[in-house]
Amino acid sequence: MSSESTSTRSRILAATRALLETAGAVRMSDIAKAADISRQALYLHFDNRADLLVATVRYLDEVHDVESRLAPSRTAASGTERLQAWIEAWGGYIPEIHGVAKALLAMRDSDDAAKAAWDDRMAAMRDGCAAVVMALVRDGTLTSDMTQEEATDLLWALLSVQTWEHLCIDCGWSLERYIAAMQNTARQALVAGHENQH
Amino acid sequence: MSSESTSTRSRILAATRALLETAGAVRMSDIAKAADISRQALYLHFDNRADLLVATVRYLDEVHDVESRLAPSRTAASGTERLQAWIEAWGGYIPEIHGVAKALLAMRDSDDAAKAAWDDRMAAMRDGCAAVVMALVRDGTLTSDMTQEEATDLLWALLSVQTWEHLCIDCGWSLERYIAAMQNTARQALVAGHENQH
DNA sequence: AAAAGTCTTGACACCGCGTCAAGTTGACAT
DNA sequence: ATGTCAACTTGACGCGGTGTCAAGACTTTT
Repeated sequence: MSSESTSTRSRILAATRALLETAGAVRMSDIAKAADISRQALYLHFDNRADLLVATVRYLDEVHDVESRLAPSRTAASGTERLQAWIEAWGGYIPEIHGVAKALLAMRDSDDAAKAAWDDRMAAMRDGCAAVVMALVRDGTLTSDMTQEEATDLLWALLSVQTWEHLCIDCGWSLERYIAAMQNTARQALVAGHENQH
Repeated sequence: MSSESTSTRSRILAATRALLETAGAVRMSDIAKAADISRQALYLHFDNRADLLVATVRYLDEVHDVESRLAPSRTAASGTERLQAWIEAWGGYIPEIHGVAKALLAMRDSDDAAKAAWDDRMAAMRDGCAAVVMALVRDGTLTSDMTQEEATDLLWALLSVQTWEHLCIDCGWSLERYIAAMQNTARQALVAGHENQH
């Protein structure tokens, strides 16, 4: 079930990832060519295109170790600091998953497996947002404008891959500018009594 | 080039719109069936699928008169009021174009015409954001945290169709809650010295 | 009566995904 | 050496969807 022959399989995953990060439309035959393998061999390792994409997203989580990235956000002292750390960690992660995310996003409507894989990742991301909001609640610094759930929803939407795309791809923002803007916007929207500049 | 035979053509557009608002995957044959026409007749009126979608989005702008919706936003006294009116007008518009927007969005990667049509609409939307930010600048109430262009970018991203989808579809927010949250968030992010509750 | 415009029917090519069948290659066991 | 098994290749095919082509029917214009 596991072990052995990781060579070909991981070569496919690496090729898939690389293609998705650069090319727009990525066909199964493109991936096969890039992995230096026949198209049919892909189906020996993955049931179908969606399955391959799902595996690629898991592979990504392995490659750049997500857990260690999120550590600073979990150990931050105050809720506000935790919010800032969370946005910085997540903001730094988006560019690396963007190619795969885009492909998965495009398949969402037509493929249930792709939708499930994406929803799973988004749920994980939302958990992070919920933890941050919870920290604000514990500090008593959550704005009175919204419920705890609404605040989580808003933060989650603000930090969506699509918002990142709008700002960093369409508008040409640098990652630093994006992170700073999201930190400011989120703080002003979620933290009661905002008298901090940076 | 224009006039005559608007009957069949507009029947196609109406059918396309109706399908896009409800169904997920909409094939050319689906549209033909809904318009009570042969599939091939579609190609007598529109060059291809993308062309049809582009025409549908223009048709939408005609149907619910966009200009009159935006009037209040243009005549608002202060920049801040103009911001609020703009968000309310745009927020009310999104649900009505959402089906078409989603289809266009999905085609963006594979079809240049679809991408052009979408970018065109987004540019129009961005103009509205730019006008609002300009009004804030005239009032001297734009935050000092960002340049005029950055503020426009941020407002544009905040009001994206995708953000609306996240909150109103995925999170189940009502339109009123969405509009109120966007108004608060945008005001706190863009307006210097925010001491207004609602 | 002829011509032009609108629509229909039925075929076909193309592209991408997924499948099937038969054959090659190399490692490993005995 | 021989057999076996797994990984992989080659070449074909079906399917669904878009877009095209050709021939004809029905209506309106002139």
